[in-house]
Amino acid sequence: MGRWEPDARGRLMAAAIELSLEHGFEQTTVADIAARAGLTERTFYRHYADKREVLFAGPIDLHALLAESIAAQADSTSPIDAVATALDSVSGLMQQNREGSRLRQRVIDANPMLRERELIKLASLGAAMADALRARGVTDPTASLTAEAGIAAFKVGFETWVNDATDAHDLQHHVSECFDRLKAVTAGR
Amino acid sequence: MGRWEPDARGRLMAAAIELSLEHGFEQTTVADIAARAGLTERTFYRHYADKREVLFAGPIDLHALLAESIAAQADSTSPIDAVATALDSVSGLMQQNREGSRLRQRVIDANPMLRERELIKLASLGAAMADALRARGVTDPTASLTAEAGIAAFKVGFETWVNDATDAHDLQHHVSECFDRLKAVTAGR
DNA sequence: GTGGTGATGTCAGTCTGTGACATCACCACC
DNA sequence: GGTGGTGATGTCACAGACTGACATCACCAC
Repeated sequence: MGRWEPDARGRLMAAAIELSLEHGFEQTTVADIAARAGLTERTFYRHYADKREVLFAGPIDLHALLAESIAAQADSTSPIDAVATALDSVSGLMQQNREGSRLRQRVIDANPMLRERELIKLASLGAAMADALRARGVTDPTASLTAEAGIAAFKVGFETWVNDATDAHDLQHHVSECFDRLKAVTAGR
Repeated sequence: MGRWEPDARGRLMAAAIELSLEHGFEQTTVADIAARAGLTERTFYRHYADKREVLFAGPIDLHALLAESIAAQADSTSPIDAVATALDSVSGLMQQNREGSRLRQRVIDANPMLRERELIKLASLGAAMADALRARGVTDPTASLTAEAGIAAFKVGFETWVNDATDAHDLQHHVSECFDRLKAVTAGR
């Protein structure tokens, strides 16, 4: 793997996951990751802003996807349904790589610093959805609350999905079920 | 401020907030903070696990407070109401220091790393509430979703509270209002 | 084949965080 | 009033995360 092999970013990400699964994320140094990818530490930081980011920078822009999905829906659609639909399309993309998600999640769950990064990524997606809702005239705090509620449903649904050893249902099903439960819960049931 | 002045922790926290307001959190080094508190960098790390923690380690154990509040409520109380009541008591404590909260929040909002830490602290409080709900027989994913929904309401309510220049309402009012909005939102309104 | 361009390498440096050990103030006990 | 224990603090050395400045390399257009 020489200096000019293609897809340096992808190699770095793969190396980071491999090494973290083997020895843990903390025990893996950036120099280790770069070396396995055939690169140097300095080059790692040209591709990723910091060590944790290598596990979170996916190929698709979920912010844009969510924003466009919400913007595209009929004006008559309620905010919560718009959010549910947007997250459903994201779920559709994610579940194409269930095993990859499981490996990645195993690394993240084992490290508090990575959990922090995961939470701010989710919060950032929530902020994008809240913006999209405001753009269609939903006022605050309703816009923020709807987005946050959606993120909560997605988070819990995703967790159930990666931990479900039976593979009985897909991510969309789990998230959709969480939306239903959330509606029941806030109704006092 | 010599070596054995009392309340080293409090001095470090005050120094951190002061310096962060003056020059920004990033620009402030741990050595700077320790020096203003009349201590050394090494001693800072004996009181706080890392640089960010100095802004988040409060004197009261909110986890225990939330757990006890939820456990103390009547069995007939619905999960969402139990969570709302628990967060109401936390709000009661917080609003005794509105100006302090505003200064602290100004520092946090200006720094993404601090926002990360804030989110994991909130998530941790949510996990404590979910545990308390499970202890009273609420099953998953309802327990997790209820706790997450409560955190969402608290988060948005808190934000409104610190940014409300009129001081017209207290934190409890804002959070309670967010719970009501949340119920309306998930009902499709 | 020449020059420009973007990706990579090299090097030096700051800051965060930690282990090991020394020092200091205070307190209990004789 | 000395003496030893205890906990908080200081000192030192060091690994690892990041960054700025500059050099080098592969490739492509002309």
